[in-house]
Amino acid sequence: MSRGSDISAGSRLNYTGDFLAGRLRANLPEGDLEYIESLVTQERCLTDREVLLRRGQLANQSAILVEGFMFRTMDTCDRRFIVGVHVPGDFVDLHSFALKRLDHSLVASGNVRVGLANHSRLELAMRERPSVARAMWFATLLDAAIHRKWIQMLEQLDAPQRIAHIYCELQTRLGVIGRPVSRALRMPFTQLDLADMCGVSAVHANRAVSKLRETGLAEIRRGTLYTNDWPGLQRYAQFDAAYLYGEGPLKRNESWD
Amino acid sequence: MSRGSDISAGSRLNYTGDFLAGRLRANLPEGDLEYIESLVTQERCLTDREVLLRRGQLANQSAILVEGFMFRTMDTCDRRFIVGVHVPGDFVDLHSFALKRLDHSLVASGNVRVGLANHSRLELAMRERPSVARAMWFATLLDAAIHRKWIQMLEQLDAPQRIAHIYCELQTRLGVIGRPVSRALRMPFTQLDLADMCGVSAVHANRAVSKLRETGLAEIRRGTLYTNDWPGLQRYAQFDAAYLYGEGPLKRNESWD
DNA sequence: TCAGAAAGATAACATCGGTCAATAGACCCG
DNA sequence: CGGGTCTATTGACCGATGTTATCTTTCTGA
Repeated sequence: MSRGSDISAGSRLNYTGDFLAGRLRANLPEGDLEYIESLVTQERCLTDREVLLRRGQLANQSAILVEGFMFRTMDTCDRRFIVGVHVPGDFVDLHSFALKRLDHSLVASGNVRVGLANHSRLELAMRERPSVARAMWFATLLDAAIHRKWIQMLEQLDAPQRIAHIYCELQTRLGVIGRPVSRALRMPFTQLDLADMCGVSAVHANRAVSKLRETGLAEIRRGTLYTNDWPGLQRYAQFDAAYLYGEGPLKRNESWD
Repeated sequence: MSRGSDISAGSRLNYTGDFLAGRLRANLPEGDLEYIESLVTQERCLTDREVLLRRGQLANQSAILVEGFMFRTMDTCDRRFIVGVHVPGDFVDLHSFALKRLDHSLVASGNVRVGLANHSRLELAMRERPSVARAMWFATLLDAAIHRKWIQMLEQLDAPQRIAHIYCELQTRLGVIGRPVSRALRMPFTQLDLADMCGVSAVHANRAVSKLRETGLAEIRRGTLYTNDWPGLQRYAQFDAAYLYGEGPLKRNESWD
């Protein structure tokens, strides 16, 4: 089963503030970012495919993704489905705090570092700082908005477009937390991961990757996406960043005004 | 454009408490249900396909669905996609309070009655009653869980199974708010609505409905689903109610323990 | 009661995507 | 260095789904 976990405890962890709670930053009053950071009293490292929290497990702490990427997965006997991807700065299992048991599992994609906050401290934090409670609610709302976009994506797009859309979304979300846009978007995904995100077979994911390569818009090699034409790729995927409510460094996209 | 709206204002509206805030009930401390009801100071009726709130619009009040059904839709130039369905008791646009602008539209399916609460009052309510703020956060988390299940459904199931799953989910959600389970599940959906929920063409939705009829599990006529075999239909759709966190009259499904 | 509109049903054909099988390349470990 | 495993690739075949068109049924309003 999952191995390689590494828990290092410290009463005070030192974050830069650059990406921790990245998606919350713009909505936080003065001092709240530091306050949220102070809730994180432990760190844990995971390796590729290691499970942070399994569906149905009880949790007494919640995790914020500090470095790396994670999947939300729902599994059946013979297949895994990825229903969401997370980038640094995301609270990945905040709902384990309110719902007690998760309806899905949280799995590392590549090497990952998370910060952990005890539920008892979160409980206290939400009571004594309404603005923090609000920020967490906002994070949940943004997750829901991303979920809705995935639903539309699955309803509307074919496999190559879905893959393009996923990379466009990740590129934008990484931009929000301050990662520079470059020609190469480095992701630890296999084609099977892409297949499980798109709801297609591994063989068809390979066909989709090939088709993207043929169009000349993007080339995906071992998870890393190379492109010289981000605008073209976004058009191809019918990607519109408005649903990400681009707080942070990214300009709010007012395309629906 | 949308017509037929009907705003009737009253300083005190009389709800039975049976279905209003239905999904919140089990998590509310004594008196909070009445408190939430007191936030609703207006009612509005909508007719089939009337838009309550359009993507991108600013809102200064939020709606709770009192009677009827509503869709969350995302539209492109030539097609509509339904990314969620709501039943009585659901806050349908609570996020317009926190996010200001919605990423999607809210549309009535059949005749609908909603209660309206001013954002200024909600703001006050969340500050003075943390338990109410918590309940609203919980409602958002449940929405997100339903969204995730839709993502998995779209990734995993074919069209007939998707339709079966949607009806199973609605049957369960109506059970949670106290609607009796009967042989017929009456819904104001057209086959085009089903197509837009499943991400398939109208023609294929018709094929899927035909296939369900052939299997003998269910018959759908003008939106109403008739079945004598709910367990069989749930197996066919691979439906497991656990993700709905069945508070309320419905027993919590502990199937993942 | 009738006519028009909306919803549903059906058929023919094309494309998308699943499955199976075989192969090649990349990486890991001894 | 060599074998084993994971990942990527490709081809053949088949079922699922999209598109277009036509037709029937049902609803609705004059």
